[in-house]
Amino acid sequence: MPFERIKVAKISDQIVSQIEAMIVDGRFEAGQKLPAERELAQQFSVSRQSLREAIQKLEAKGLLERRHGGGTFVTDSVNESVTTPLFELLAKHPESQFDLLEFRHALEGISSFYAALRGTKADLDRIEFSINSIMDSQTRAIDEQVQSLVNFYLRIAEASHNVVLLHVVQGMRELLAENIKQNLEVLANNPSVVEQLN
Amino acid sequence: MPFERIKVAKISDQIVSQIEAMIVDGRFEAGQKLPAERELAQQFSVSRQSLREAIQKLEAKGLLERRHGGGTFVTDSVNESVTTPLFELLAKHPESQFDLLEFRHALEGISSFYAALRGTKADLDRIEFSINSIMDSQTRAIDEQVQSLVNFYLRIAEASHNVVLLHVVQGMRELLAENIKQNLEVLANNPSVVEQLN
DNA sequence: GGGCAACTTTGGTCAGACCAATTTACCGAG
DNA sequence: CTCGGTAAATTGGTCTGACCAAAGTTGCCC
Repeated sequence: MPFERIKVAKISDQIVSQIEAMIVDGRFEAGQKLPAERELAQQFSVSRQSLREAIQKLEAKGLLERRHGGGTFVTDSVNESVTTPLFELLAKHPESQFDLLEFRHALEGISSFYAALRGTKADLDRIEFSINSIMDSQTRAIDEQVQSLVNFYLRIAEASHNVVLLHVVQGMRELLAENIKQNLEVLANNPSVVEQLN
Repeated sequence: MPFERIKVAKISDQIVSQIEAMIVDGRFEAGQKLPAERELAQQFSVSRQSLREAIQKLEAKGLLERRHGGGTFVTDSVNESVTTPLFELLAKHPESQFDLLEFRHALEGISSFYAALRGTKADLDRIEFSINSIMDSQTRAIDEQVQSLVNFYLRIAEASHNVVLLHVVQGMRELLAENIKQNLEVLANNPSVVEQLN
């Protein structure tokens, strides 16, 4: 039974969260220069070293850039970050959920197209089964509905017989689930959801 | 014209490289405990602070784990996280390159659609610029051509003003570059490539 | 042998100093 | 006045040394 090791909250981690929030809600804009380390450290009432550690973590995440003698800046296009911090930000900040919804529909379109093109009988059976699951789950807890819908997505992606597509969908699974859940909560039991998905 | 800012090699970065190498070539095995910070710092002839900064970067990368009072350890599942699962898959099964190509075209379609829908003048200017880059690069080395094409993809994704879409494209950047390169090598200087991309 | 307490090890934080790259201010030459 | 360079201020990078806190180790006592 793998118990989760309890993690002691390091000072730098708390600072990281705060600065992250500041960037997200606009108190620090993209490209903007942050106060000097010494000053920031004083504002947060921590040592400069801890503050530096926090900045370094944010740099590792691709949110900040440091220039020796120049200063510390919010990365110009946070979008260009190579790693996955954006994914985290998306999960945390609902305003971009709409983009995700849009992307979801686009992915769904591609998947459906190729599924129709190459899907086997077995594929279609599985898809039909998952549709039934969706129907059944409509009277149940919302989490089950979400699960059914996510499965439906995966089935279609599988049926497309495109491994890249499948992996992308799988990789976004968590994100999808969260997004679907939110939308479901809004739309409640509106049957048009199902139709739209079909 | 965006010149690449020269980056000064920080001490911690050099340490990071060395420790990384040690992990890769087996001098530090997975799960193994590293020497104490004070000792390691002495071995590398740097201050403990710089050594700590290096360790922290490696921790951010997921290669090391620190436990207050316990020690520093090489992450158990290093081997799993070294490569993206998708990357591994493609490396093992070259036949799926075709899937990637297909997915590429699909993504491109979505991006173009939203770019046309929401792209600003500035976006279009950037896209045009990158198209010119592609033209220019056709007489140059294949790597430059690839770079131009990848940039073109990114520009379009940016113009779509959908952060999710952009991030997915970003995340697949390496993959795209490799795939494009292979296709270019096959198609050589065939002008139809450009047309197809347009 | 089991349990508790002290002692040691080891990562976490703080403080202050100095170095090095960058930016800014300023001043003289043309 | 503009251009060029130098001096000064700013700001990130590194070092030293100290102390705190968590985890591991030892060893005594029952």
